[in-house]
Amino acid sequence: MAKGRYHHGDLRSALLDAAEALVRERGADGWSLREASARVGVSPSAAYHHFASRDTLVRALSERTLAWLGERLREHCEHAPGQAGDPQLRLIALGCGYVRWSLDDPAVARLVLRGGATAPDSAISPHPHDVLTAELDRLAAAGGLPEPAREGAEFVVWAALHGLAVLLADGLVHFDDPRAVDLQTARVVRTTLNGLAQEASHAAGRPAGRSAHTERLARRPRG
Amino acid sequence: MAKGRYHHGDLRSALLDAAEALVRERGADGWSLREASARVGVSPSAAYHHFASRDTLVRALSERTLAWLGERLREHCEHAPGQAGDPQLRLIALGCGYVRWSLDDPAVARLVLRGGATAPDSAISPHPHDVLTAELDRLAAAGGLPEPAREGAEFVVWAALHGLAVLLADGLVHFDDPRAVDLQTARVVRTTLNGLAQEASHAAGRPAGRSAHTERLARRPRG
DNA sequence: CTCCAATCTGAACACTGTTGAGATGCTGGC
DNA sequence: GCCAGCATCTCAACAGTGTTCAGATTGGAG
Repeated sequence: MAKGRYHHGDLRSALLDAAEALVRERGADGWSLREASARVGVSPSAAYHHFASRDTLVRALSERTLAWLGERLREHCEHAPGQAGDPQLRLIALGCGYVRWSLDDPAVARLVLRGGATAPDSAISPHPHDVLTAELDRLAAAGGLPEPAREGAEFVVWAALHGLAVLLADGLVHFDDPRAVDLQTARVVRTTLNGLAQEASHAAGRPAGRSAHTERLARRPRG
Repeated sequence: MAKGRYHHGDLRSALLDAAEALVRERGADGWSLREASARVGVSPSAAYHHFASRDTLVRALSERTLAWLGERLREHCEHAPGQAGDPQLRLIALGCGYVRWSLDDPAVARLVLRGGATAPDSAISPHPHDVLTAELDRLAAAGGLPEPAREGAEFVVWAALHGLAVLLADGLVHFDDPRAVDLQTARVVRTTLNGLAQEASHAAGRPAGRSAHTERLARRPRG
């Protein structure tokens, strides 16, 4: 449809779609701007009226994907099992959503996760990181995470989850049974949360490293 | 030196050195095979007598770097503070070494860490992952990690550490004070180990997800 | 000294991201 | 209806890329 039209209509998102498909077919790096343009039926230079460079295209795709993922993770939390939204189960659901995504769509996940700093001014909403922060707040409010352990906790949990997702997307780790992924993810989340809680109870007796020193989360300067 | 010689001597490692330098100067992707060849003073096609493709060069550099890192991490463990080699302090030292490296040499770290599966037949020795495994064994032997939690524990710790390193190398997270990095790393390691230990004590009462389900670590098929 | 295998060169191929000058077609004012 | 203006797209070109291959150059074994 819209064949032969000189003006495409919505070339910008058509290019994003084509790039996304190409990433899935040929891997995060196995495609070119020219190819995406050709697939949409447009000359290579047309793309430059919508993206300053190939890299800009990639970043735009990353941001679109991250926003979509954030939305989905939020839903995952809502539909978590357990009675009356147990905060820990919600967090496990979040973790499983994140890790599952990196496994179900590994090529796109690689592109997005490596992506280096997403443009600092980008307003990804809701950013997956924000969803995590909100869930940790909920857990803390429910008494599941002692106050002294709350500060910087998102950093610890995020690192563990991110590490898991990256290892899986990069194929450095592999599970034969897909259900094992959920179990392992749940284990990582539970372990991390338990560790954070226990750390707090030991805090008084420990001389150093008692509180978080996260100074700036570059991705979320406004947070 | 060795100017004008038709035969270079050790072109292979000279190319690796040039590539490493270029990665540091221009980022993980901001260089070309041709550039590396030119810097060594050799025609582009000469490189193809030592590496099947540019990608092979990159992988070789990754492997060389990983082996170097493994060695260094091992030393880090040996020189850990604390009396008589406290296993937990050794693990913290390992973690700090890993994370510190990704921060001190971020461009190379990005190249290596993203790297996708390193060639399955590659004999990186000692692989950082093996060093971690050995340290966890030592901790378990010293009674610092209950038996039921030992299985698959390297996977949990590795994910957390890897996540931390990746976040820092990618610049998604930033610390103004370099000493804060060590504190955060120590916190992540301690949290993870504590969580693993506690998980074991709860294990009897929990219905599911009691034991690890790591089925295959793709990187270390022999492990 | 001679020959061989390893090593490197030179020129070419198809392809890439990117640019700038010009063609095309939609849109709003007359 | 028509025409100007403008965003959008095309065409042709540039420099640079990874990669290949026939042939030149060499150090070392016989």
